[in-house]
Amino acid sequence: MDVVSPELNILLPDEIMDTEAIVMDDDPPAESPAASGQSQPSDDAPIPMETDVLAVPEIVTSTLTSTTPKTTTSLGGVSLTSGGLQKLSANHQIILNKVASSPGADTTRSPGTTTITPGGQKFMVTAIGKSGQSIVLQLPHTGSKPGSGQGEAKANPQHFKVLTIGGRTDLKPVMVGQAVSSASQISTLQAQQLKTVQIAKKTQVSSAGPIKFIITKAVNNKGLTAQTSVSNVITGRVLSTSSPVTPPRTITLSETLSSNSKIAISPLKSPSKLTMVSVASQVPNSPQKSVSLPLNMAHLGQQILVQQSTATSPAKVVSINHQPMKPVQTVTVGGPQFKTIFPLSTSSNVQQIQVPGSRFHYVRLVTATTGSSTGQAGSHCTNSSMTAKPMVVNTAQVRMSVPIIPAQTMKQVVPKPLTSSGQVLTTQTQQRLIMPATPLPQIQPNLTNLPPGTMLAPGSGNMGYTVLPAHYVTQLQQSAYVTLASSSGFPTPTGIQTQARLPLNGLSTSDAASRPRKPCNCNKSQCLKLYCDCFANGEFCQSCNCTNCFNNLEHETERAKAIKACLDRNPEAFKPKIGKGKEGESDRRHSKGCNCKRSGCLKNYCECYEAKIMCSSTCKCVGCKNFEESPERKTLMHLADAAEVRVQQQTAAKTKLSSQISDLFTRTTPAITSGGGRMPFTFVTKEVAEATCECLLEQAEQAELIQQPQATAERMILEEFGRCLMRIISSAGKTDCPSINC
DNA sequence: GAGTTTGAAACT
DNA sequence: CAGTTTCAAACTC
Repeated sequence: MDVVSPELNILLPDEIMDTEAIVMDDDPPAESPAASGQSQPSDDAPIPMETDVLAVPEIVTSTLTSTTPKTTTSLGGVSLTSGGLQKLSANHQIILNKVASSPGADTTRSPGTTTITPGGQKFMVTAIGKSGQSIVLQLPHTGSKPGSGQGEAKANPQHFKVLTIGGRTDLKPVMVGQAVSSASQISTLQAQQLKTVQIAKKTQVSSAGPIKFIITKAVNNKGLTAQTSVSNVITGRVLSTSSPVTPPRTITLSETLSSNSKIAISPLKSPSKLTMVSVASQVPNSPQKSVSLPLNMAHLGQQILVQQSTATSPAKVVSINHQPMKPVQTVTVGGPQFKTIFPLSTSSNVQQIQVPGSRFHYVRLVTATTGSSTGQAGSHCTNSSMTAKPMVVNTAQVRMSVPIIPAQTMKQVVPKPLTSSGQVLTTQTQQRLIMPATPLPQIQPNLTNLPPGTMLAPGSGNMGYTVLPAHYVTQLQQSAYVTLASSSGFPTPTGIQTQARLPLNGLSTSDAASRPRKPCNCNKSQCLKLYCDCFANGEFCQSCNCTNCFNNLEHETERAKAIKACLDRNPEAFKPKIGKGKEGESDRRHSKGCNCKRSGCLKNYCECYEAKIMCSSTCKCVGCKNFEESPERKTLMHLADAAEVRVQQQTAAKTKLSSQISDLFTRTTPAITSGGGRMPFTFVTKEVAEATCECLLEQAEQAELIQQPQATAERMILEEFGRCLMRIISSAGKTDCPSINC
């Protein structure tokens, strides 16, 4: 089973990739108690997760044992017991059930079974859960890669998927090699690739507190190397290639304790890389509830795709055991085999999680209701294609963190405290479509008021999915923000802000958040065509000048259809056109290349030039001048540089002038108030001017009386004026109302 | 601000 | 796949 695409896992942030508590089991057959028993060197695995701090993280291996399925960990004075790992070889399920499972737990499954997929894939599941909690990893047979049969599992290099579920309270950088090393102690295979899927449940002092599940690593059942994985990540395509005979893979995480749970799921990219996450929160002593989420999160372009579970293309299902199981409507996006969905529970919130240094945006789906809604599965829409795949959305509080876009230009936002009960605009449990995200999501102020769960706004019609631009998630995040490093439960505002204000990708929160996005001016496309930059970037139109805009939540259905149409035409329509190579590097090129004819590729008409990259061999441009040695390009660049320098100089000059003016006022203000050295307008009052004029007229009259020549008279007047000025100046600093006496 | 140019997207 | 049309951004005046 591929929980997370290995390619993308490589790019996952260390915070997520970190797995201090990793259980490795080379090839523990489910039927081999001895092997499983060998693979549990430690029973307690307090997995440091996020903000919590654990002194000594330990590896929990008891989940792989069939004889002693119980795993107990103590964190913060809270003892957690993880159930045994159960395997359903028929459908390749891995079930982690606590010994003290809840009454609703599946008792038909023998605890303590390890998990090995037929394709040789393994799930390393560490569980530090609460009593009664069950975790089910259900793996499809898609792994049925050639030569990946179960019988060959030991002979071939295998990919391990380590799923850690525990009370890790702090995410510390842990090298994968460490995990491998730890695994080697209990593993007989040394050449296995290790990918970790971490579901870290955060222990809480209070049993009702939130629990976080983070799945960070997935195993590549193709045995892809890290290098190949990276390349696939760049391609950004996620294709689900589940064979018709491949049974669905499901991961079911059941939490007996009602609490917040979040899951960080790295996107999937490669075919047959499927992400299924099921998280169910359950109230103690309540019937076990589960949520089955056919969640195939793929990184398609900038999308999260969920493969539809059909007879011909088995879906990889994130299922949370729920009673009763109900089918869930899905929406096919990007081809018949793909479903772009984002299943949400009845009352869910979407929160964007930003991890410093991460190239991904993480979206956390959070049920709005903190309390457990026992037996409340919400409404479920039935899709003919999904009838065979029952899906029950947990109404309990569940959090899922899903990286949805590459954070090439990751934006940070200042989060706001998450309310414990987010506003939910929809009352139906519907799968939602996470739509193409934008490389640079913008915060749209007019949506910042949307409370948590707004992404579930009505208007989806019969479509069970919400098209959710990443920027919109960001917007939601402003209202409801949960950080990966947040402590258990809803994070406190202080903690949130501290987390959010961390510089990210060189962008401060304010910088990234304040960056305006150019509004579109679409008129005829309804902003539902790729003509519209907003739509093409996976953003809602906000503060645009468009007319008849359908690129908003109010037209969710139309928008979803438009997205589907675009993906039908071009599955990579929402994929970034510019490669992810670092700026200035040769690999940063236009994916399709331009087709310029007249602009010489030296105007913004050219997408290459607009992206500040040079045209490449993929371009079909005519008369291209946008190449390295192009004199025109160099000239243009020089002009641009010169212009930039000019602008900078002008800016500096303006700044300096403003500073000087400000300084002048600063220095003169005290004089004004004190009366000494006041500005002229403060003491050359009307009265003073009139007095001065009278003095001058008086002087003129005297000159006439003594019959002085005009020149002498003028001189006398000027001299008098000089005396007046001297008196004005001398009196300015003495009294508020200087007197002028001739 | 109106009109033109341009090239990507959409369409046939 | 190629040619044409549509569209909105870029550009010019």
